[in-house]
Amino acid sequence: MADNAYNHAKIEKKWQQRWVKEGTFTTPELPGAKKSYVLDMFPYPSGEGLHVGHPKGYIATDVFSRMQRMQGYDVLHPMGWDAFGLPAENYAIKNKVHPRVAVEKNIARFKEQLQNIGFSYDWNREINTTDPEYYKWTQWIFLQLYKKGLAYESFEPINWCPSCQTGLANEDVEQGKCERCGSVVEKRPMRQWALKITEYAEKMLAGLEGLPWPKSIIESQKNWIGKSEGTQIGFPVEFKKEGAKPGLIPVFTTRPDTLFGCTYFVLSPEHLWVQLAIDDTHDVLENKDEVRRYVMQAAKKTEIDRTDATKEKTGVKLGGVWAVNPATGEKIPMYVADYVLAHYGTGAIMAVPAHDERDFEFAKKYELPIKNVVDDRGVLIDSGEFTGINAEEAKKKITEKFGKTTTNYKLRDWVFSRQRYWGEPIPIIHCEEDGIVPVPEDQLPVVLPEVEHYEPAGTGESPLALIIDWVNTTCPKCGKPAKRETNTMPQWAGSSWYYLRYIDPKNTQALVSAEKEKAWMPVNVYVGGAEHATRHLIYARFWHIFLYELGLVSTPEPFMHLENVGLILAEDGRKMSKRFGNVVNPDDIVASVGADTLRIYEMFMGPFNQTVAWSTASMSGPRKFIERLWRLAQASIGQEHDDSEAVLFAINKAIKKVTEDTAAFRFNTAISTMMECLNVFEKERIISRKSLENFILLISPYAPHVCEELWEQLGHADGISQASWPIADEQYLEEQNIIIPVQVNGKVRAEIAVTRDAMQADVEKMAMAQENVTKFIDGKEVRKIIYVPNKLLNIVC
RNA sequence: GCCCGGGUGGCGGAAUGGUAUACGCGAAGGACUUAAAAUCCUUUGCCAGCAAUGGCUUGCGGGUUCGAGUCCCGCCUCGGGCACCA
Repeated sequence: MADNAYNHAKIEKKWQQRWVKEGTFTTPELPGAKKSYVLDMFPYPSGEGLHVGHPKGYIATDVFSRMQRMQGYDVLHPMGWDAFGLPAENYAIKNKVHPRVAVEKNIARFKEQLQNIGFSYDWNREINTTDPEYYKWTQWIFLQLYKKGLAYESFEPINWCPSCQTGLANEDVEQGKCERCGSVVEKRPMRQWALKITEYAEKMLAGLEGLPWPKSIIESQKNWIGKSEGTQIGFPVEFKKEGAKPGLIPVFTTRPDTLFGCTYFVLSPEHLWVQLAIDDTHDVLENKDEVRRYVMQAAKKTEIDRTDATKEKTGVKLGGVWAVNPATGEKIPMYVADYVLAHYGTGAIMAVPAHDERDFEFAKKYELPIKNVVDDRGVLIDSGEFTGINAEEAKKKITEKFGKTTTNYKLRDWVFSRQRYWGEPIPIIHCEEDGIVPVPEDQLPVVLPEVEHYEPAGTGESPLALIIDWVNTTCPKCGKPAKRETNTMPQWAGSSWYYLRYIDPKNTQALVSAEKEKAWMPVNVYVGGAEHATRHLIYARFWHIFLYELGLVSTPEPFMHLENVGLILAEDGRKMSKRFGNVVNPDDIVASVGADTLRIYEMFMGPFNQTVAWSTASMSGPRKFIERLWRLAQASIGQEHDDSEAVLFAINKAIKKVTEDTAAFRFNTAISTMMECLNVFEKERIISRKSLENFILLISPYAPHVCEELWEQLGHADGISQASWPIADEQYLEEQNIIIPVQVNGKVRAEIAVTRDAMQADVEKMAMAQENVTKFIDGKEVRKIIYVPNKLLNIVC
């Protein structure tokens, strides 16, 4: 027996080596009749290595993949590295190494940590977004976007992180701060590349319908896209100054029914009309200097100050000019105020202080008239011909007469350039003669050049701008000297299509072979953190829909089923972080209790998508579970034994429940079912070979190493992953002798043993024979008896 | 403010409208041992009781139902997303 003690270190190493040697998890190029693409959001190989929270999602997909393979699926289950971007670059700068060197080292560490946990990844398909053979295609997709007019140079003020020294996309800003480093973001007018994601707002919204994703992610995306239907109404503008030509400024409103209550008009400081009115060539404003000062002040404010609703609203009245309420014909004052956002709607609003809190606040401060036009029943008052109509109806009628319906989105175009070194160079050449010229596709990839210093240039330009040899090139069109684009792409570029690369990782001729793409896509199950709801998952869907329209992919959506992995907190309830010194390294856990225990523990902690705190003490349960399985197997192997009814019921119930729960990502209940099953087995001391084999098969996706070992001990030459997944035998699932509760008025008073599908009359007779039942009925009239066959009996009196 | 998701023992949590507290951790007692570890057995929601048993209990207050953790209405509270978005 001593020789046969469970030695996790020895067993786990043995099987991990064998899987590699035998290529156990090599995926076929093309799947057979049943395919499944099971994908993890690939990690960012940071310098800190993995902590025990990272593998949770990977364990889940691994368990799922292993079960599906045994169920006869060809499973594509790959892993790779999202290695471009700021963290790698900042790490490299801090540690004074080249980002490439740092990334290589980090990847090696990550990979070793992952392999220690025994994942069934097909490492032949490993990808790395910083590999020129990979980012060649990232650049290629950019060129396709450019060709379709979806990539463009823009000069509008963008979010600028003063610490990271780069522009940021809207999605990279959280509450006015850089999502990476927490610095307060500034507005900076600068040249940049942007992608017209806004053109896909409607398609991305439509694609969400019926997608089997968590509700919260769908809601987040809808929120982010922020569709809002309303009305555009033009307001005439007139001047005091003789000879100045009147104009028309459109506003967007979702409350056209309140048009008669519009008592003033507001433009955002960035509004083109304002910008023109304060420039030197125009002379219509009586207080031009004052307005100019206000506009400049507003421009200096950070995004936080600009959008803080609690701050007192400010504005300046425009002198010598007024707007006309098209409904009432009244002249109303015009203001410039920074509570009106430039980038939403038309950047101008019709202010209705009676029915809008912000307008009300502003009107109070500047003593503007407040005119109520909708009463408390929602019926229009004081609104000319529309008086007496209810608001919903009035919205339509007023829109018909004074404006037109329009749709607005909160979504803004994707600022796609970064002024940093460690990213894909944007494949564009600037020629004095021909302007913007895309790099010809046969010249891709535009390789990131070697540099001495990869720190930001400090000028708001990428460090690539300093490499004169690289910047200077010739125009592909006219052959004259020209300059390369020196901005790089954001971190999200490479991850927006990586799932396609796994399908065809070595392809040098095309993004992905059409045959393979059609065979493997879409991703069947995609697992990752909920924090990607409005970044990666938005960008990837955008690119995918675009590629679908080009006919390069066969499905309109890339990811079918999506599961969010819940965070693992440290034992102290805080996030695991080097800073708090509370990080648990999976290597240590694997060394002390084994990968199988770690895997079962992480799946058993609680519902998969829920945040839970790590507990080293709680790992003893899963560890003991494996040891008990081991001992039961040692006792049972080689013995002849007939199982009791209880054992047959337990194992078949487990087969059914574990199969269902694993498929539905309810790993915690799958494991508790297996524990219950083992508890039943142990009462018998030994079990039949058949039941033992079924049980080992069931656990094998969760604890593959120990199950391989036991499978081998049972005399199987082939590995357990080649075995077939067990199917429950229904005949054992129907217990013949059942104990049901007897209730009196809904309270349990007794339990009686009945045979399966016993007649109600017989059950009633037995119930009435129970002293504790009659005691509670005594003296009362039985009014009703509810009998749920094989479940319960309830006597009402 | 708006939109999602939660609130169940000492702890993590389980429960198609049908015995609430499965499974695991922790704790207490016992067996084995010179002793410890490991293992095994027993107990473990709260209150009363020697016990049989009874009463109470799923954030709070109502409701529907023979029966509610689960469904409906109104609150409280925690977590997450969005937010001067007109």
